Amino acid sequence: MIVSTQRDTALTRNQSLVLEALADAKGPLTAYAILDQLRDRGMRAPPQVYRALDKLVADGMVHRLESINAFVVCQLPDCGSRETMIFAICSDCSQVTEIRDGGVGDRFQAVAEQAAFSVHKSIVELRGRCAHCRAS
Amino acid sequence: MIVSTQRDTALTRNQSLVLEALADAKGPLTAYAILDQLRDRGMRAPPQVYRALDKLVADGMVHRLESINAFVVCQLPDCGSRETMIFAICSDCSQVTEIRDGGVGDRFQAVAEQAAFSVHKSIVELRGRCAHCRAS
DNA sequence: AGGGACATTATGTTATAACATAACTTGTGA
DNA sequence: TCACAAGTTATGTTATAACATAATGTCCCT
Repeated sequence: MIVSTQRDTALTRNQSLVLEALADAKGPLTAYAILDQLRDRGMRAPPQVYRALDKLVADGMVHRLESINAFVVCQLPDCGSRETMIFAICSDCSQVTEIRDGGVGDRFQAVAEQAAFSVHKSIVELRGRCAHCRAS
Repeated sequence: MIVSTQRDTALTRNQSLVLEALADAKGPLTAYAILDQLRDRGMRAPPQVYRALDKLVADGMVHRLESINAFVVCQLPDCGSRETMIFAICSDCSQVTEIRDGGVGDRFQAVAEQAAFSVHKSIVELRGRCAHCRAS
């Protein structure tokens, strides 16, 4: 159930700044971390950041990680926001790997159907350790 | 009124109060909602609630719903906290259905292995509508 | 045994950190 | 002038740090 996604409108200045901050970051950032980074480029208050994030998330360019209240730039091409994605979040370094897996979405549908539940959005976040942190 | 647990020591007074509040609730409650409910029984401040919740969650008697910052009493028997559970959260009435599905956990393991990621805990929350809300 | 010293655990309390949005104002371009 | 993006102020909501006190257990000494 891929619902597409990328709106055609250009990004506003704030949206571009926020997206850039997330793209430059090594891992996920909280809204307030983004705000701090962008203060010297004119960002002054939380609503500005949250509004930009709303748009970027709606367009699927950024994902919100519910379990850590943070945001990460989308790592995969053609990532509609409604698709089932798996986020593997390293508990040590907090880096995130984004995984697309249709099978999981199908399984959710099946399981939900048993419970007479209709799924609109799936949140899947795996906490653990990435290869790099396990090695060190 | 001590409610016995899977494996652990009896609950303290605060833990019992919090568990009782969640068990009586129709759906998930936030920590502050619990606090409000229990003020007249001696609960005064957030840390008391959060500490009780920490213990109940650690013992698997209560689950935290990351995507709505709320807590719900465990609905299934023998629910070890480390097992992969799926929570179906109705966007209309906020009621939660807890689903155990080993297949999903296996799939996560397989998928994570591809990414050289070792999973310690899975968070799966489905947002959608329950049968009752769809019917009405 | 009984009592004191100490450790441990639970609780209470204050304050504040961290995350998010409501509500209103101002600017700007079609 | 209308609509909408952006700015601004204030506030709401969620969570924890830091410190103080109470309750309980346990060990040792006499």
